[in-house]
Amino acid sequence: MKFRLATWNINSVRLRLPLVERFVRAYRPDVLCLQEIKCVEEVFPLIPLQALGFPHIRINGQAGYHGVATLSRFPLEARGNENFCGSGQARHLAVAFDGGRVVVHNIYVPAGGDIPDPDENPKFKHKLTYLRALADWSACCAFGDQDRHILTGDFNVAPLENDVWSHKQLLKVVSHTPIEVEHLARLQKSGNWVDVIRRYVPEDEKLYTWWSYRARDWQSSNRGRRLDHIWTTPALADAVQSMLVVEEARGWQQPSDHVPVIADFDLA
DNA sequence: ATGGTTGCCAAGCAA
Repeated sequence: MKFRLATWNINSVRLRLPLVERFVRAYRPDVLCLQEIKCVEEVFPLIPLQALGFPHIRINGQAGYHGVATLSRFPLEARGNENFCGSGQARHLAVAFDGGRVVVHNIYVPAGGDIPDPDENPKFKHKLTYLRALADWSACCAFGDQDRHILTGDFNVAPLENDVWSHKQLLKVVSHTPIEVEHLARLQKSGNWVDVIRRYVPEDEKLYTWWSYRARDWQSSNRGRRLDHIWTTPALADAVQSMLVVEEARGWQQPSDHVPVIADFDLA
């Protein structure tokens, strides 16, 4: 079985429905994980997205903030929404397809506010707590050699030096602080997760999936960060055939500040 | 060092 999986922090699915349509027509993902849909299920644009070729859609929505949805051409089985660390925010959605043989966890890790100090900034504390809860959950899953899980979404952490435009200048900027990177590393170890995107771009090369709205010209300043990730359990890692970071989407009309990230799988 | 933009929903918060 072959499938193309994409993840995209859409920053309001209702506002950017035309961009989702444009992306899907051009890149034809089979499974699309959206984050920051910023709406409840009742007002999610279900009909147009089904018409776009995704009859199977699961939503974990919230009014105004956060929220994730997973769209699929294949039938999906619900696998629950974890309420990591009990915040009550809609940040996780698990589904399975291929008769339950592939599980996709769509996550939106808290951004963490501006001050990188958990004692001063409750949002940063929440981010660290959330990442610890994810690691505990992942360790608890105790994935076996044959378990095919994908952990994808907006992790809001750029772990490697070349996942940001300037490692030195971002050491105290939330998303690239050593403590967040440590927390993400612990999560990665807890499930033996493989960062499949970085397999295609050497660690000494820059790779970004997000560019701030605040730059006058995102392209020329190119101060990006790699915040969006596709991780798999080892059983799936070698099934990945290629990947793509759809940088052009940052230049589309009224864009999200994140761009889609794609991985192509072939289950031999 | 600072301020820069965007979306929700109609003021200020979250990112």
